[in-house]
Amino acid sequence: MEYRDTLNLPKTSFKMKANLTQKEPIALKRWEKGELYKKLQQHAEGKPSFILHDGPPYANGNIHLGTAFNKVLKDIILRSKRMAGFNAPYIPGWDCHGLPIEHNVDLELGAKKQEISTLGKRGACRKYAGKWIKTQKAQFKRLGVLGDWDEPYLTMNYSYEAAIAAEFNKFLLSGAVVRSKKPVYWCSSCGTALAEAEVDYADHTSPSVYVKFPVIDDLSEIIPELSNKKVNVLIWTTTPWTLPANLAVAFHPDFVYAAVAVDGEIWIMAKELVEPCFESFGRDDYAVVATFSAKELEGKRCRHPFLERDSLMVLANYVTTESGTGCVHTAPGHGADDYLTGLRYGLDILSPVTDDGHFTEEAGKYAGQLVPDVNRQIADDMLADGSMVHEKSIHHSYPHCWRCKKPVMYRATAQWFISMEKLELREKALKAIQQVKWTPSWGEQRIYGMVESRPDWCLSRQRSWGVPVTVLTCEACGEILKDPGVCEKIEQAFFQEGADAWFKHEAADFVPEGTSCSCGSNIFVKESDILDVWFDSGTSHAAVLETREELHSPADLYLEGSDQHRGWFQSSLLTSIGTRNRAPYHGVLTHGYVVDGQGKKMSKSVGNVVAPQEVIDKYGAEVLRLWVSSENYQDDVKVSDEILKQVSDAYRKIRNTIRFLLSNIYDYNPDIHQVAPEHYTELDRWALAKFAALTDRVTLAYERYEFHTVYHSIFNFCGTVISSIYMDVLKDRLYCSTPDAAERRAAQAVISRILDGLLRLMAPILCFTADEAWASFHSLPQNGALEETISFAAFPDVQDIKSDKELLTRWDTLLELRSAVTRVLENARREKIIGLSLDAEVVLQANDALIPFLEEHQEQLQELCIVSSLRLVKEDNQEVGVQFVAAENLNGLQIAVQPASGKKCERCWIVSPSVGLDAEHPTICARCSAVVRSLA
RNA sequence: GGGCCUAUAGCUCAGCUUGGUUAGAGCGCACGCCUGAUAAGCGUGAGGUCGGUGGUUCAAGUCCACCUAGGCCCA
Repeated sequence: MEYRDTLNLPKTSFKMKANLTQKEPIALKRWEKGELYKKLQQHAEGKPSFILHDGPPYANGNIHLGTAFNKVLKDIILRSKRMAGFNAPYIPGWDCHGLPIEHNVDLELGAKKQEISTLGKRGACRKYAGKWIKTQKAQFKRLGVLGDWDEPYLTMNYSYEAAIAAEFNKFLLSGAVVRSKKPVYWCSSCGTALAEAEVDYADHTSPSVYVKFPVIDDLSEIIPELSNKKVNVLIWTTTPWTLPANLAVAFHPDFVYAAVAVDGEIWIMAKELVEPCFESFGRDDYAVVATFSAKELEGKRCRHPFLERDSLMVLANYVTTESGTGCVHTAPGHGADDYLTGLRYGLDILSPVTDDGHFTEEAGKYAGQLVPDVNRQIADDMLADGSMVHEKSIHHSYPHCWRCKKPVMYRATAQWFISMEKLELREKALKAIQQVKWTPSWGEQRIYGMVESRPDWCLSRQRSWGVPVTVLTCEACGEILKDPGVCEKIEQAFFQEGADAWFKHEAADFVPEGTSCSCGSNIFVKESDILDVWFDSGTSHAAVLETREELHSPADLYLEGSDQHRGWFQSSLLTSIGTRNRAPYHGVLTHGYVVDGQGKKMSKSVGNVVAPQEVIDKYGAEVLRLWVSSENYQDDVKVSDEILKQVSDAYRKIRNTIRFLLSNIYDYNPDIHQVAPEHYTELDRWALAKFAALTDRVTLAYERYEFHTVYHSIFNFCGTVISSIYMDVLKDRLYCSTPDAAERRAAQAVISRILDGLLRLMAPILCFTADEAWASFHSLPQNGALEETISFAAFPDVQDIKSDKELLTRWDTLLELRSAVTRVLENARREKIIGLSLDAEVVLQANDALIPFLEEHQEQLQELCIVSSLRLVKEDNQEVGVQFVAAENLNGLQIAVQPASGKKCERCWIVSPSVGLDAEHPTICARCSAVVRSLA
């Protein structure tokens, strides 16, 4: 007789090999066809809502691992919220406007870009963005991210563009929008502003001049050595033409400056640069008469070398000692650093240059002259009057226009700003920041500091692809038209035609009949700047949260990378505070960046970039998702082959555990086989208690968005509690009992319960596998009443399982005993005394303190150790021929292992003296022969 | 250069808030067992002095300072 056929061996159609790369696309298709997202939302109707608002990725290029990480994180949160009983809709979005897209379109257009109309260009950009949205959408869906992919929000949708204009108009009408000057790259030959990306750096020869600025305030109080001396500050510049716009000289607050006696007067310069400067001047007839800190100079004044104007001495820490004199000529209208310094010291943003590069009247006697040709004359003049002490020329890298290849300048032009102070935007924003829950908590400090010190928000971009700054100004007097009727017309036009309307229509089309400027004129000019794209995405709370029926504002959560403290978190906050006086979110969660295995950032040049597609192709999206969950994202998130390999191994372990559980309940039906929990063995109750603890830990971790805790808990539970202990021990009961034996059915009930719960707990992360396993589980006869797909299921309810503390601690001791025994078993195995642990008999010799506990648990210990026999011997009761080993960590216990007596049962492999007693079944033990008889 | 953050075994994470026995887990690795979870399963073992230095303390991975490396954002 083949006794193997009388066993209840595991059976399942759930495959060990996942074949994720092939099977995931099939599952995705099934979900899509079954309109899973839509049905989930219907299912969730009436439940409390949880709104996670999607930060729109930029519609340009393939997604990278960071984007994938972010989207998966969102998906895990949303799925876990749904299973926790929330209505959690997800409306993904895309950021569609802006320079990078326009830039790429320009590249594609090539020479044609010179001729193409603004509307033509905008059309090309729209198409370009659309193409990438399609690509990225497919890539996001491939990750298993569930959402309303058919109706995402796009910042280039007409309704969204109208909303942007409407939000801007609110700011405009409120008076918070101001026009002021700010320097940008300017090409005077093309007569246009240039973006950073439109500037090419090339070698250029510039003059290099050292110029004296006479100090007019008395410094002798600070530096006594200077009393009654003619004192000058010596500056250095390579753009003499910016000197007419000079308003300050900047010093480094931490540098030591020197007063140098030369030619009977004093020159002030950084001490460190005195020698190199004079060396390049070719002179050594000087002497340092004093040194001092520049902090003393702040606020003092010197005189412009050739204009009737003073120049303020200021401090700035971008001053370096790499070149020059350590005293930096500062023209707020002609440099980025200079501009910010100007703002700090309340200086004018002076920029006396016209669009085509000629000096204005403000440049005094140089009015009408062309920049930078005027350099020569300015230098000659200064040489003649002695204010210039040295001149040479230098070669350096200098920005050039990408179109005409000519050198560009930094020039201040009128632009639009949202004032941080005018309507107390800063103050209100800072207050609101403190009301928001920031995770990790340092996020609050970070954004607070940024908002506290940020300058006014410059909304203007001199580009084509975006939503225009919808301002009309009076042609006659230049007054800004602030009229609700005009705003409404603009918004309506945008709603119907998109922001293209601004470029299609004349200004007059937006002006209701009878509207005129206070000066009486009714001719208006359209602004040509477009809005900063951060304003686009920053108004998503208005364009999306407030307009989509399933959403509401403020959202419960915004979740993006930590760079967004300066980006979207802030732009959203400011637009919402400015118009609604509240933050658009209750909570903000941040994650770190994806870096390589060494913690270095990914870069093409280093070659350490991992593409999401690579991971999907090699391991499947499921493993990528598991990786996302495994990393503590509050810090940077590492990825490497080693890490992915590890996650993939973990996946296989989890999958196999699921499979093994599944394969052992194939014949279990609770309607027929129900066993009352009172009849569960202690081992069963222990497994359930462990499962209940797992559920508590995991659901709490989901609530706290600590998914790496979920990952570790589930993985450890599978590996230790289930695989190496519970199921390993259970095999005899499951395989060898009669199918209907109460203890077997009890085990199956517990397995079923644990499997059900385990699948639910892992479903938000392992959505593909949970779905697949659930299908197998659900198709078992007993589980017809469960939700058809796990996405509709809730997290397990373990209220009824007592977390029996007494049992758990007692079992901790039992498990300690078990590992002490396995250590000795291992020794016996090494010495070839046993192979299988079932070959062994374990003898425990214990002192009186231990004996009662051991006696009470003798059977359980034998079962737990999976040995054929386990005997107890008192300490003083020496046995002959038995080799005891002192148990590690357990005082008063000695353990011996020897071959079990009897023969090995052919059916259950237990070595038993009863083998051979049954004449009909001479090769099996008494228990087995009884089972076999009952089956016959 | 500035602001914020991070640094525990090869890897992923505990421990640090409330300083106090030989710093834990799992994986990986090595070795072994099993062949009735089998491109599986089980066991045993070797790995860290907690990024570095200095300090506070009777006592520090845990508190403080500085430094180094790395990340994000500025400059």
